[in-house]
Amino acid sequence: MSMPLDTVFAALGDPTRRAILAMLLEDDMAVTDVADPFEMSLAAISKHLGVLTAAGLISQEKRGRVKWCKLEPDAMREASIWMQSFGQFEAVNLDDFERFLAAELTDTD
Amino acid sequence: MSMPLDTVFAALGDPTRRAILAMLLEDDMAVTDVADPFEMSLAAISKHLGVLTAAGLISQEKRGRVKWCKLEPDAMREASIWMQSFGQFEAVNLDDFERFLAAELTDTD
DNA sequence: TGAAACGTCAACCAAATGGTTGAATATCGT
DNA sequence: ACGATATTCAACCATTTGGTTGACGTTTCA
Repeated sequence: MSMPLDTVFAALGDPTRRAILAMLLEDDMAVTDVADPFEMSLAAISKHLGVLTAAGLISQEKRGRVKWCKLEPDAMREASIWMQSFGQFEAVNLDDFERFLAAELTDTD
Repeated sequence: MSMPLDTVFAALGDPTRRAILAMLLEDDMAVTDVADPFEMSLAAISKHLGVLTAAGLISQEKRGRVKWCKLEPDAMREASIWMQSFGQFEAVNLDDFERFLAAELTDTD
C-alpha cells in the first residue's frame, strides 16, 4: 500500500514529468501532442503519463482514438502542505514560477 | 548536472527520508540516534542521510566522533514554489501537518 | 475496404535505488 | 594502550526505473 506522498514526490522527481505537468498547465492535451516536444519515443511518454496518472497528478480520458490528458492540481495539495510545514515559504509568486519554469525548460542537462 | 528540483523531489519520494526530516524538525540529531527508530541497518540510514545531504535538505557536521544532522528547510523553497504554482493551496495549517505526520509515522506500509 | 493516425503492450536492456553484511577508520573514556 | 562507540566504506544483491523497438488493437476517413 504505497502512500500518496510517495508516488506524488517520486513522480515529481523526473524532469520530463515536471515539464509535462507544466505543459498541461496551459491546456489539456492529447498523448501524441504531449510527446511532440520531447526527443523520446511515444511509448516512453506513455509510461511517464502512466506514472503521473498513478500519482493522481493528471487524469486521462479517451474520446474517439484520442486520449486527453488533464492536469489534476489537487493531487499536490497534501504534498504541498507537507513541504510548507518545514518553513513558511512566501505565497505564490507567479514571476518566480515563470522564472523557474523557464530555467527548467531551457536547461540542456 | 542534475537540477536541484530533481534531487529534492526524488529525496522526498522515500518515506524513510521524510520520516527522518520530520524527526529533525524537532531537533538536531546524531546519525546513530536518527537510525534508532528504524528497523534497518545503520549503513542504510547513513545512505539515506547522504541522499538528503546531496539534495541540500540537511547538513551534517562532525564534532568529535559524532556527526550531527541538521534540517535545512530552505532547500524546499524552490520545490515548494514550483508546486504552489499549480494551484493556490491554503497557507500552512499546523493541525493538518500534525495529522499527516501522525498518519505517516503510524502507517505500517 | 483499407490505409493512416492514435496509443498501448511486451520484451528487452542499462543504470539507479534501497537494502544487506563485514571490514575499516576515528574518536572517546579508562 | 585498549576496548567500546560512532560512522563510513566496499562488495554484493534484488528490484525498480527510464529508455528502446516492434507488434498489436482501435478509430477515423477517403
